Amino acid sequence: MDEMMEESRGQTVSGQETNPGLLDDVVQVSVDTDGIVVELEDAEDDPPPDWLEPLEEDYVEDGKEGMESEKSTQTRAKRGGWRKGRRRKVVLDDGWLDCPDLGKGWKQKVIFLRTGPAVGRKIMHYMSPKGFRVRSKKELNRRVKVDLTHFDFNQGIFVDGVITTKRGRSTRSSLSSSKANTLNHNIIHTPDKLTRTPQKPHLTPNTLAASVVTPSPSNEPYNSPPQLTQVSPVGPQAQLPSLSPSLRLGDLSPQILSHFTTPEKGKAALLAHSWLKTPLAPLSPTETPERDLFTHPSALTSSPGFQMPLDSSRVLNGGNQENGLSLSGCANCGCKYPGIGSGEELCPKCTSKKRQRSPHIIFKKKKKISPLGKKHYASSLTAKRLEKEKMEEIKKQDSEDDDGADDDDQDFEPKKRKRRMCGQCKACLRDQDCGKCDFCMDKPKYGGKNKKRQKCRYRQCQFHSRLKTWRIMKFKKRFSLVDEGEDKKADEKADELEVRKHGTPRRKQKMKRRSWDNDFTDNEDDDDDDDDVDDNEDEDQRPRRKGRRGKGKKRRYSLKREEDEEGDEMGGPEIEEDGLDDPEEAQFVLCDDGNNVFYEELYPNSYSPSAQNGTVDSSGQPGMVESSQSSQDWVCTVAGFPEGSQVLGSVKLSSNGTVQFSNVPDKPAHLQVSNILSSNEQLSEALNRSWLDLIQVETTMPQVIPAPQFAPEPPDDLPSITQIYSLADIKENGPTEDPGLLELLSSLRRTVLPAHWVGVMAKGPLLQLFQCSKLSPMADTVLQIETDFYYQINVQNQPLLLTHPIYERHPQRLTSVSLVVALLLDLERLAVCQGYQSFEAGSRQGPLLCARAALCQLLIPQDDECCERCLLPVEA
DNA sequence: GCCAACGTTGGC
DNA sequence: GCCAACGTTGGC
Repeated sequence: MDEMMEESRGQTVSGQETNPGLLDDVVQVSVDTDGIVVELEDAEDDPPPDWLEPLEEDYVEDGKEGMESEKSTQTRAKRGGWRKGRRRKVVLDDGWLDCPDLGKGWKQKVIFLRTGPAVGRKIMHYMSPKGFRVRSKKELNRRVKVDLTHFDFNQGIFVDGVITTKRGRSTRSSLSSSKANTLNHNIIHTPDKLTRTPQKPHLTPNTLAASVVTPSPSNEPYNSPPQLTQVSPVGPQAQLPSLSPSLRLGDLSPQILSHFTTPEKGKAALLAHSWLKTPLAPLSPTETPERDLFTHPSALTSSPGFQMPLDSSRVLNGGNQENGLSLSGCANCGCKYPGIGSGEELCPKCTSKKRQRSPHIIFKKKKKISPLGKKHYASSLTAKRLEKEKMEEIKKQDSEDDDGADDDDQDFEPKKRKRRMCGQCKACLRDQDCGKCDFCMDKPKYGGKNKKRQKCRYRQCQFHSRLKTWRIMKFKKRFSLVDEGEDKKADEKADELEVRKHGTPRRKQKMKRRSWDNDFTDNEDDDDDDDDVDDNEDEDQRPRRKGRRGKGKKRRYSLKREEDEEGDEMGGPEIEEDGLDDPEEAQFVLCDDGNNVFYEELYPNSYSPSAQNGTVDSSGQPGMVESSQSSQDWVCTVAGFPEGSQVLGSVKLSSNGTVQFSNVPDKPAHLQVSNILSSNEQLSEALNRSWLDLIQVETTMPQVIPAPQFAPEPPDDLPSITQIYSLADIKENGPTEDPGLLELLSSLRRTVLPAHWVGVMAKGPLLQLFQCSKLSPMADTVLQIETDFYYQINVQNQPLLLTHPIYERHPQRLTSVSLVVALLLDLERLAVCQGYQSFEAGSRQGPLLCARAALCQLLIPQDDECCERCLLPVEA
């Protein structure tokens, strides 16, 4: 990354080396020279200047650099000024030590990561004689004339043998912290830098001796500037620990402890305990490195790069024991703790605290999201039981953490980074970056600064990004928000319930849920809800919102379910296998574009039967309610089929793991259900991976109206936020596309439409909304909205005559979501005329076909079977 | 709670 | 080692 950032900077900054004394302008290290010290010392009130002091002056002083940073500066200004703490700048003259190995004038500086999972991890920065900061070996190679083959960049020394590579690291939850803590040990006595200094003339580079002794951090305190020594934990009684038996070795020389302990445990806290608990005192400038080097063995052993001679090491360790130095006491709080000496530097309480500082580990790796995004359980009961067990485990763990009764470090398991890819959606199948979205523009290969480091918008998995859409829609259902005027509000509200778009799953589940509760309830004792799996009991006690059924608590839990789903774990009794609230209960449509089979998630347009019957709640909005029907009855509608795709059918992911596959009318025979698995290995594999079976059901899916094909140019007004969402199914504006219709479509897609209605763009341009449920009386009805918002209704490919009364009940132009919805609601009150039946000659056993009168009204009151005009032929 | 920033992982 | 991008942090 360093190299990458260097390259990136190199592209945008020129002439930097011609400005001696200036720092690299875009050096934004999230570290500080004595970072861990500061953190542990709670020195926020008086932080070292190198990581609190912005380099704005650099921008001012150097025009080019200022230009380069103009955008970021503006961004900062827009967000309210410079951030404190995280993007700290480093001033030039702070903590830099000579590094003559690289040449005259070169300086080096050890930086410890102050935050993040790798807190305490050491990185080395170099400063060229001209003041150019170098943070990668690659860059260093370009700038020095010395052969760096045997130069250990991180240690800042020349070494013999192989230099450790990054491959050796392990996961962040275990080894990373281990490394960090190992470094923490070191910086107890080397708070600032590892360096070869002129004070040690006997050391020579490129030798083993040099590698062993030269960078010894035991020297560093003495070479450190005074401000660095101020944070030394070493009190007056022991600047650097002597071998005085009155001193507890555990307090003063964690390095020694490191000989007895595993590197994984308690390292950072080990550092903390001595430095935090000891009064600050300037390190005596009179102490010589040599003296301490030989009086404090831990200084030797702690030296990065220092390899203790075998016999010396033995002597040192043995010496500790012989001197009877106590190792007891928690490394952090100092309490007596019997585990010390056997690898337990921290008492359980401190261990728990430490663990709380590195969240999102527990239970992290368990869950797997199937390719189709379905979490499967043998049954919902099983799921509930499992989730309840999880929650109990969590509670138990919390309890243990609170009383510090147990050290359960073994619960930490390496968290496997997962792919945010379903592997099947259009976005996942796209192999080319658009090169124009904000994420692409951030990439170094497109000239970006590599700050966002995210995948191209058009390659963001649609399934994952649609989780948010699902949330918004659910929220709108709850609040009966239909009109686009409410969209933003709903989005904002839904965002509050949103899963983390990326990154950490929210951990404040109780808080979130409580907040949610407060939104809906008045005097609810929500603290007692945690264990309440069955919410039916108190459901009736909850205030119910108008226009929806009393399922508030279930929804709440479902929200948490999604949160947990996204976060991979931490289920609990709140989780319910409610297909409607579970994004992974969504229907999907398997599509085949000729090359790939992929799925498109279906947007569920939940609409209550009461609403379908025209009921409107007191707010004036249609009564959007959550369907209480089983998933078998839950029909979703289709949105945004890609150009050229062929809908193979809809896939319903029900709790029993089966799939409903509904044929598309007129689908080729070889794609019928009975043959589809054998004819499409990809589909078969996808279903197998998802533990799904293919079942034919009697459902009609609409023919896909191909969306207009446009060049994959991203919209100009791409958001600048890092929020992860997919643009893969967003059709960019084309020359023949109407912005107004697109906007209306966009609003419609953010709105919960009456059930089974879906809007798509078609050539014309034409915005089409069709009813895709055979169960609906409006089956095969299409509402077409043209460029100027004039509309036409087609029923079974026949235009509804303009003399139809429905046209009189609605304005000529559908210019808003509310107007569209009103029309759809009106349509839902009607039914399609069944026409009259024609029978085979001589037999009335089986109707051969249905026919309509020439002037069939097409849409009729639901109580009628056919229109008056179709009635006539039958009678005739 | 959002999200810019970036440390870090894991594939290659 | 490079690089894509996942996952985390902390200021706002």
